[in-house]
Amino acid sequence: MSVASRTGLERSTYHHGALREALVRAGLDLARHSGVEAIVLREATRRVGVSARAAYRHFTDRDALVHAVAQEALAEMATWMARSQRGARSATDLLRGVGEGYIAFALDEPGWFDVAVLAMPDMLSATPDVPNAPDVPTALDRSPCGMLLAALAGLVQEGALAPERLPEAAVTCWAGVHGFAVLASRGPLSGAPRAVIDDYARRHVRSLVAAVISGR
Amino acid sequence: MSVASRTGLERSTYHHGALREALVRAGLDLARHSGVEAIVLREATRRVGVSARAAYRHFTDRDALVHAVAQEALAEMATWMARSQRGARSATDLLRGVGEGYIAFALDEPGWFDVAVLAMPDMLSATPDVPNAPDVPTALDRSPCGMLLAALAGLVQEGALAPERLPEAAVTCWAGVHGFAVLASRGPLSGAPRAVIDDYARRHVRSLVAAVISGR
DNA sequence: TGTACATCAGTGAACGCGCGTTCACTGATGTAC
DNA sequence: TGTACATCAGTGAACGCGCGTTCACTGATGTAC
Repeated sequence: MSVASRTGLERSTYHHGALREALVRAGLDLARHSGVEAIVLREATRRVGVSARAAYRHFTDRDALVHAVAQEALAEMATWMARSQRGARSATDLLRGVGEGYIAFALDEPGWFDVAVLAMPDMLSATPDVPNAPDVPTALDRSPCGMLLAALAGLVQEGALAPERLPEAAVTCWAGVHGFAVLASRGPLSGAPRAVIDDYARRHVRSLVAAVISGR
Repeated sequence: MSVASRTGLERSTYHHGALREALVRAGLDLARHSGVEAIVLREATRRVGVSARAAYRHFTDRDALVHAVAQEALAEMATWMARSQRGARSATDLLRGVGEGYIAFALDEPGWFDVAVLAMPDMLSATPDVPNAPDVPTALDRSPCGMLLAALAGLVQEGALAPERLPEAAVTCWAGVHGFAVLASRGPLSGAPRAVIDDYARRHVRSLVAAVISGR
């Protein structure tokens, strides 16, 4: 009885064909419930129905697998955020969507959130010091950081935010939203009923948006 | 040759006398550089010069040791925050001290910060829904959460904050400061030079305090 | 169209590691009489 | 003041576990001629 049939994952060919992708998907499944720690290389290969050694054909070590999973989790997060931006009619709406999507993802997928943080790019290098000609928000950068910067750039275009305040506004928003997400999904707020948390989240995001717009 | 002498930690008596405290201290040393993961029960006993089994005389399992270490880290954090409040002349100053101390601790002692988070109390149960008679800030509760609430209660007394806004203000402050601390000590801001981070931190805390006072 | 052969993607058994935890035990301490 | 004995705080060897990683290997694939 082969490993594949023991695990219920039949594989007709000796060559898997898309082992790398399959391992990343297995890693996502593992991470989903308990975060980074749960990404266990051997278990991922087991689930795919392949020997442990096979993983090393596609990843130099466990860390490489973890990082590939993190990239995928980050993309999933961006998808959530885009969804919560739907119907937005202004840069303000877009910014609110960014914040609410970020928090919703952390609450509904805490394991993936845990992993996604690993793949978040260095922020200050992504933030132009003085964005002279901010682009129209596009789907170009579908990462949480890119979406935040795009929404803020939209505010600049609308004249609601002074260009030189953009970096500081980015830090304010990201910190405020990330802190809430962490406290509510794994920290000292996580004991509260979900409805209460959602209520706080909504108000928290609104006050962040207001703070950015008023140029505080 | 005894375990104690092999490790260079001489112990004159068979009975240690204060093994529990010694293990917690060893746990703090371990956590300091790499956070919770680094708290390894066996290594703690090795450092104290005692058999691994001896730890179970004082802790039911590793988790109990970790939690004891977390309590200690939290107390250390409160000490830092109190230090950064020194010379405060108003509730506003106290609040600023809370935020700056919180962030400074996370930046200078990231390992301890990582652990301290585990011991942070449930926030909403600590926040009175409507603080009818806010106490004068005392040294009674020397935990980060208690110090934040005390500073906010001071603002209420000064008339700078409506009592019914206190819970929301607490969430705003904690989330804003915690998020910055995480992003700057382990996250996407951690690549920036320390001077830049400090500058952002100062401005970030100021804008949080201003947002709370203006009742946004 | 068929065959030789390099290349690639897997196998499966084994390794060492260090952990948390448990075993039956022994040395030190303090209290009753 | 001395002795018996319960109690407490340690010992040290061992266990099983599952991990990441490496070994020498074999089965499948595709390309040159």
